[in-house]
Amino acid sequence: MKVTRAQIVEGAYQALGERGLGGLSMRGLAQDLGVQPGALYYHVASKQELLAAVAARILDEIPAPATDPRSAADALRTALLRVRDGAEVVSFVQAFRPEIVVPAHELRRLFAESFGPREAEWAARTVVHYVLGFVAEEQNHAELVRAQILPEEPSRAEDSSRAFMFGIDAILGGLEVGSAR
Amino acid sequence: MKVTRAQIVEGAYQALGERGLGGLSMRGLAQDLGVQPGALYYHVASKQELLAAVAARILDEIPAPATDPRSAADALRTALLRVRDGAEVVSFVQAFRPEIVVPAHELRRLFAESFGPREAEWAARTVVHYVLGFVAEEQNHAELVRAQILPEEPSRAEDSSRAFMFGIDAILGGLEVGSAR
DNA sequence: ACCTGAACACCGTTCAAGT
DNA sequence: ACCTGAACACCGTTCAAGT
Repeated sequence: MKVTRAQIVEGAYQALGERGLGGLSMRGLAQDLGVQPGALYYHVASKQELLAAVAARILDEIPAPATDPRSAADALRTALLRVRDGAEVVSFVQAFRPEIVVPAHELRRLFAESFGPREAEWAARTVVHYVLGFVAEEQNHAELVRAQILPEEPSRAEDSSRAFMFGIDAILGGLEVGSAR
Repeated sequence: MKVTRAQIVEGAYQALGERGLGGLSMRGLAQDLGVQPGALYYHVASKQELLAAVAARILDEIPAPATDPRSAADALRTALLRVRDGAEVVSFVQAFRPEIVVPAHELRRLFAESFGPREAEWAARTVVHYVLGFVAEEQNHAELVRAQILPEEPSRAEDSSRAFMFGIDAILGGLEVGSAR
């Protein structure tokens, strides 16, 4: 059996959607691809490196470069929600490969219009931390519902979107005030 | 050899400080305590449950109930920074035992003075997400420096505090505007 | 160039049996 | 009541050897 790096990354992305981050193992992935575990290490340096590629794949779902911070935050949330544990994977990768989190650069660029470079960086990080934290909680809740540890709440999705927007508007409002000062 | 639940929790907290979350295993902890791994499971249901107790232990370092959101956020950050990977542990636990994250209740209580219950909850979550996300990044960076993957930057600590305050002030400023509306 | 087979050094958890 | 011994079902990673 032969595999390419692209197949491994795509397989990992699929497996993430089907089994979640806790169910994503190199051995399981090898079995999905009809190959021995060791074969993966010819194409990929480590599980960490593979997760970095999966994070890039998740963020690739964002359609176009954003024109304002509010829609950048919204597009990021949407991309993260497309795959199970998406926020956790991106958070993990952000720790050691921050350059992969492209929306952070875009936010910095957008904020550079009203801030100095230092403040633009801080503002972008504030927004990214909020979005990653918010969506991680959303998805962790979903995992617990799936595991039947928590009951399902039908109105949750709509509430979540309103709560998300409440926070984003507060943050962006506060940043605007700060930049005007 | 005999162990109590309190000793296990304290041992886990110590081990976290010394080896980080990645180095904290039930087997290693058992060895530290001079006991077989299975013995731990007489006192503790699972590693998850133990981590929940460790998270409570981390948050116990917060001295007194806060009087305003800004100092609540600051006290939370300080407690998280006291132990390696503190933010990651609390984030993890928040997912399945949110009631353990006491600062979140306090923030909700403080925001209830200017918001309805729904908005107070959202406001509290916004602040908690930001603090956890910010400190997690700080500590992950520290882990990478420790592993000599990233170089040490001497001015980092002071910069971090300023960046943290920049974000907190923006969020709280934005929330104030929202509540006045 | 790419993969297999097999091993190394780990995990969390369970549970009969011992004291 | 509390612990040991031993097992079960896993991990990520490495690497000689094969094709």
